[in-house]
Amino acid sequence: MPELPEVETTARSLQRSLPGSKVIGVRELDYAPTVEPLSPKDFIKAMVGRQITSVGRRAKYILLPLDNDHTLTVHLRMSGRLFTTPAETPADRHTRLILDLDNYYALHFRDVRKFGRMQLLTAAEYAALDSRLGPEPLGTGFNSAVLAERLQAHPRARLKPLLLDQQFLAGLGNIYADESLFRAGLHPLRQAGTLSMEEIQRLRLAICEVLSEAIIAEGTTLSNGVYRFGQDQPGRFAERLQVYGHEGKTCPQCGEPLQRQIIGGRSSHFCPACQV
DNA sequence: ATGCGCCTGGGA
DNA sequence: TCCCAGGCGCAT
Repeated sequence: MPELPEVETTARSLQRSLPGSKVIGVRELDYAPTVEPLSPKDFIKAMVGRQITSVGRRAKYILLPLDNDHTLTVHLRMSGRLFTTPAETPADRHTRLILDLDNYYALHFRDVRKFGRMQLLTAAEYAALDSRLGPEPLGTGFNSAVLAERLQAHPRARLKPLLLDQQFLAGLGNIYADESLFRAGLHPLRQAGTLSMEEIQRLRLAICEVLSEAIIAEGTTLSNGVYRFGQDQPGRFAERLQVYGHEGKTCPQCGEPLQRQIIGGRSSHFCPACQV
């Protein structure tokens, strides 16, 4: 599913065709919740004629700043895809929205499960969103002191749900949270307040390394094939996963069978021997 | 802290 | 046919 590396890869794939383009039309907007709280009509009225000035990412949001100080934010949720095509490429049954551009490209938002959202935010609304999100794990401000401070703020919380909390840290989802905890040798049920400084440093490093490697591999495309970027390309990180989806297989570290357990309502994959 | 709803396709 | 996948907001 799209987590930070997949969203980053998707944003990068738009870098060539989007900046500087002007929206000349909106099509295929037949599922109104996609652009809530605006109505499709108001969304179209607000978008047509606007120029997309750049492409960015914050947490799991793709950011498309416009020339009027508004920002179009795109959240792919579970099954969304965002890509540009030559202007005449037809929609399919899962296309939720097409922005026609003045450079003979079109921006397609395709989303099988309809959870994804495109929101047009004022500068103040975007600032409010930004302030609700935790630090960027690959940003310069994220170091072990910051992580330690944030862990101390929730001493009784279990690590796994904490890593999934976007207010705690931005961008991790189920796959990379499990992989980070495995690399750090930390059990998903460990309470945040019990970590030593050395363990905190290990966790920070594990998170940064997993995310960086996954970005280089252009994300994780599982066998269900949901996530793809650009012109339908899969990411290559699935083969590098060490625990996610590997229940019952042997731990790559110690050979013990890997376990799966529901924690905080989500399946968690870990090695009961290596992760303490 | 936990559970549900939002959705759909794919697998058991 | 049922159930599961899970990001996120919301209710309990």
